[in-house]
Amino acid sequence: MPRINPVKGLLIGEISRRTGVNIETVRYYERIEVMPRPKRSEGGQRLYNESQLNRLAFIKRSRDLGFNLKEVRTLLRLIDSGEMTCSEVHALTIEHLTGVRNKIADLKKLERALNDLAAQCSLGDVLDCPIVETLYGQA
Amino acid sequence: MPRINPVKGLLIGEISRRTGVNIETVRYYERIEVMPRPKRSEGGQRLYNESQLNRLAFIKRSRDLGFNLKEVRTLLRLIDSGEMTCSEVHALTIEHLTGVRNKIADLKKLERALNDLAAQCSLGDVLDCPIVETLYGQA
DNA sequence: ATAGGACCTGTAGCGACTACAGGTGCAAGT
DNA sequence: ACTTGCACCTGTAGTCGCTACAGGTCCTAT
Repeated sequence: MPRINPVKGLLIGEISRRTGVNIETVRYYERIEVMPRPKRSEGGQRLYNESQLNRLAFIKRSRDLGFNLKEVRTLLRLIDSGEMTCSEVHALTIEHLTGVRNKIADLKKLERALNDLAAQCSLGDVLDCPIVETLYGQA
Repeated sequence: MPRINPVKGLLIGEISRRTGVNIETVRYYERIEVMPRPKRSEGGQRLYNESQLNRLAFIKRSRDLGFNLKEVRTLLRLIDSGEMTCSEVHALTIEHLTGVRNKIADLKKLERALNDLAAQCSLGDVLDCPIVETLYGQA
């Protein structure tokens, strides 16, 4: 049951396993043209090469770092074009980092608000709850 | 042009303005049965009362605190049933707070990773970039 | 009477997948 | 040779929480 045929290439299950990207997602990436259409076996099964495997790994790592697919596309376009410069990639990374920092700040505000709300609570089997009162009050 | 007819009720534009919930979203909430179907004017326009306005404000505040609609539904069910206890509401709040804290922790990891990545960068007009190399490496 | 806003319904789109249904490829065991 | 059974295939629909139309009606002011 070798999923790896060294002559013909890697089956989708194998690159899925190696990268940690769900099989359905790999096919989805192909459909939205983030991954190229790989060659096929005689029976019609996808056969990937090492370079395509690396590309998928790149996408996965970028997604794990929170880059959205549009950003990933931009990075890939830069790489594919051969005209990528380090400062362009750096700029994109910093921009994304700023976004992440903003999200953290927002969530911290949320955390405090929820914490304050929870602290008001009597915790009893009471039908009347300060949390609900706070949220349900006059508009 | 009174959007508020004190006898008949509030038009959708008015409760939208007062709560900060988009008109389309108010209708969406009705469709998914988070908001009740309000009575209608003879011409078929929605007429809301104060209690419905408060309900919408509650939903909005809960959403702003990051509760998803399923959680909001749970809260509303508790409130509507008349069998809500303070400790139940508290539990839901704490559960959500935990979720928020986990998200913050995840984002902080991300922040560090992105920061490290960016720090490797030479920033030059170089075609070869440590960020890309890190991301594109062997799977 | 008409203008022009605010409202109405119904449907489709977003992002990033995920989950089917219903079929085929392919290797191993008998 | 045949069958089992998993891995693969295509295509479509569902998820969440909206948002954005298109193409129409209501209502008030002038």
